[in-house]
This record gives sequence, structure tokens and C-alpha cells, in this order.
Amino acid sequence: MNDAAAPELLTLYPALTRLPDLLSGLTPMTVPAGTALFRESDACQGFPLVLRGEVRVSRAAPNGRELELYRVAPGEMCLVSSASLFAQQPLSARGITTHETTLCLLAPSQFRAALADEGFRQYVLGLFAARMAELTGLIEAIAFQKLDSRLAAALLGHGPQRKTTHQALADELGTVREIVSRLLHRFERDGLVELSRESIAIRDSAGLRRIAAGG
Amino acid sequence: MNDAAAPELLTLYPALTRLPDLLSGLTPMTVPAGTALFRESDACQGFPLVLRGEVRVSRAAPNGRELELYRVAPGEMCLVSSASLFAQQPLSARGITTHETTLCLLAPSQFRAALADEGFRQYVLGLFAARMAELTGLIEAIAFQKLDSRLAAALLGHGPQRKTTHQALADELGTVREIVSRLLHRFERDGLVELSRESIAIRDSAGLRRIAAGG
DNA sequence: TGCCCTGTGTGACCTCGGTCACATACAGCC
DNA sequence: GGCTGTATGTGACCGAGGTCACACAGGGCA
Repeated sequence: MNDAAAPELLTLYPALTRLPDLLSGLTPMTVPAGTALFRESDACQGFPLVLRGEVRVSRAAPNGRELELYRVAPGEMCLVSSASLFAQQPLSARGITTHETTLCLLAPSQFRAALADEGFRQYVLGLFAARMAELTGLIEAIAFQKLDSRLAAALLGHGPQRKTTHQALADELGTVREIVSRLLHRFERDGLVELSRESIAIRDSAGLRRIAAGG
Repeated sequence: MNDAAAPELLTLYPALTRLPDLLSGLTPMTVPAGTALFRESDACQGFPLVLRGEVRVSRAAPNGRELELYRVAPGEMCLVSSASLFAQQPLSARGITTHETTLCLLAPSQFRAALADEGFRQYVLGLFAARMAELTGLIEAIAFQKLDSRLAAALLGHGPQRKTTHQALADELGTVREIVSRLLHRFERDGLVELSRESIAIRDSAGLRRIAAGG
């Protein structure tokens, strides 16, 4: 076992507490930002446990547009991979690190074995359930909300200023750069944000929340 | 145990084979079409196992529009409920029977106990994985495909003729009746289908598949 | 200093999907 | 037959979002 990693693993993943055999087989690795952990076409390698950093899971359209499904934070496990393991389906999304990321890869056989533990089961099912709820929420947002609401929501919850490009926001929302620029300018005209290169400063978060709520 | 139901249960749910204790506690019930098994606001009652019939799981928008997430067929279990159990979240969808439906309700405690069995675990995880893949597919469809593609896809796979109303199709796709009518007429004009009251007969399934594929 | 690359601003234009307000049409039932 | 409720047809109109084709700005770097 990598002794340096074990305490960190247990802090982030208390569900592994009763699985010492599993822990001893895990070797954390660190990859730079922008690393593709898996792609639509790949066979499933296993389940990434994120220790530090973040993995962005998204789906791409044939014409080059892209849409973010969710992000995997430290303490979480990436489950899209499971589709190819448990349901004989091709992988339906891609996973790319947004920052430098440290993670352990749990092999399918290890995963299966770990499920014998009640605590681990609870953890995994909770994660599955949370993802399903997130995905149905996303479906509702895409189907019924307007883009300005979704953009406003995307700006909130990242502190007083979000450092990103309009293109990245477009990829997050599943639209194109021009539309994001256009909406952001409307927000700026209305005094909600202040724009500069690769940075959006929030000026009126209450106003943004109102728009995010759909009004 | 309800002796009449047990063989049927085992045929549909082989994952229950090694769980005789569980089986003896299950009592199937039959409800008419249109029964609401659960709603957005409900607390979760348990996990419905469908023996006959079908449950339609959908999400409703504030303005009355509706969008189908997926359907639960015999041999499957409804998992949306799990969100409220495992992730302390409110139920995010509603489930309504489309036909007369026979089902067993698995209580949360029974579900938890059953998970100790390896076969049952495999079954549940496979189901979770399949649903996740379905949902991400739906997300892609809503975000990137045009309505005519999605409508064409909705017509296929139901035999040579689909008996339903335009409004029901609209609810399935998350749009409104007029649009469905308009598109169906375009399909009819192009010789793809033949319309009559509450029925759509498929005349050119290859053509429909072409449109469903996006072109 | 000039160059290049990335990020951004912008206006003209188009299409899709949605809304509204109707008019029929058909079925069952009295 | 006439009544009523549900299903459907339809045309005018609108707005959101997407596409295209640019111009422009700023920073890094030779």
C-alpha cells in the first residue's frame, strides 16, 4: 500500500474503512489538467476514485457541440463507466480532468468484491441515486428552461468571480459561443455582472438568482 | 407467500432465486391504467417490481408540459425512488401506469437486505447502469436532435401501427400537441405514415429511420 | 516593433418550435 | 337525430437560439 495515500483515501472515502485488502491494492496517480480519462469509444478501464482535482463528464454531438453532464469531485467515484460493465453498453460519455487530478483506479473485479461490504454498497447506491437525480434535473433544465436561466445558474456558486472563457461556458451548457457572449452582455447591461477577458465578476447575485429561477 | 405469483416472479426476476425469505414476503397487487404509483412530492414508498403492464416515469414542467424519462417494463424495477432513499433528495419524477399493471412493492428494508445477495446486486447495478445510459442518451437527444428526429424515433419500435393521441406523443417528447400534429402531417405528406384518429400507421419505416438518424 | 493566436463583439439572417385562436371531425350516448 | 366531449387541422404570428462572416483587441513572443 502506498502509505502516504491511505489516510487521505480513508478521509475522503470512509466507505472503504472496512476494506483493508482493497486499500492495499490501490496506487494513486496524478495526471495533468485536460487528461482524457475515458472517451465515448473506449472500453471501460475501471472506476476512478478522485482524491484531488476534478473530472468533467460530458457528451459530444456530431457537429462538435458539447454538453456537460456532471463533474466528479474528490470523494466521489465516476459511474458512467459502469454502463459498459453492467449493461454491456458502449461508454456513453467522455471524462476529462479540469485541473491536475490525483486518483485511484478501481478495477472492475475490485469493485465487485468491495460491494460485498455493506458500507461500500450504501456509498455506491447513494452516488448512483444522486447522479440519477442530477441527470433528471439536467433533462428538465434543457427541455423546459431558457438559456439565460441556465447561464445565470452556471455563473452562481463559483464565488464572486468566475474565470473561464465564453466557449467553455457554451460547452458546459450545450450551446455556442456567440449566444453566451450575447447573453452575458445582456447581463452586463443590466448590471448583473462585469465582464473582462476570461473572467466574469458577479455584481448582483440576487438578480442572477432571480433569472436562474426563471424570471 | 402468494403461491400463484412466485413462479412468475422468479421467471421475470431470476435475481430473486436465492432469496426465498424475500419472496415469501411479497404480495402482488394489480392496479388499473392511469394509477399514480408515485409523484414528485411523495415520500418514497419502496421499489415497484413490475410483473405485468408498464409504468411510465415522467417529469412535469411548471407550465403543464411533460416529458417522459423512461418506462418500466415487466422484469424491471423502478429506481427513481432510490434517490429519496439513498441521497436524501425529494422524488424527482412521477410514475403512472400506462396499462393495467401487476406489481410487488419492495420495502426499503427488504431492498437493503436483498442486496446482500450477489446476484441481486448484479441485477440492480445493471439496471442502474442501463438507466444512466438511457438518461444520458435522452439528454443528448433533447439537446442536439431536432424534434422530427425524435418523433420519428418515437414512432418506430411499436409495430406497424401505433395507437395513441398526438397529445400523448407530445407529452412523451416534451413538446405540445400542435407541433406533433404539424410534423405528423409532414410525415404523411412524404408518404412515411398514414394518419387516422388515435392511430398512426407506418408506411415507410426505412424513411422514418432515416429521419430518426437525423437526416 | 510587428506578428500571431486566442478570445471577444456584432449584426444580418434563418429556422425551429411554441402560442393563440380558431374551425372541424368523429364517437358515444341520450 | 342532436349534444357533448375528445381529437385533430390550420394559419398567423413570435421569439429564442443558431449560423455566418466578419472586425477587433490584447497578450506573448520573436
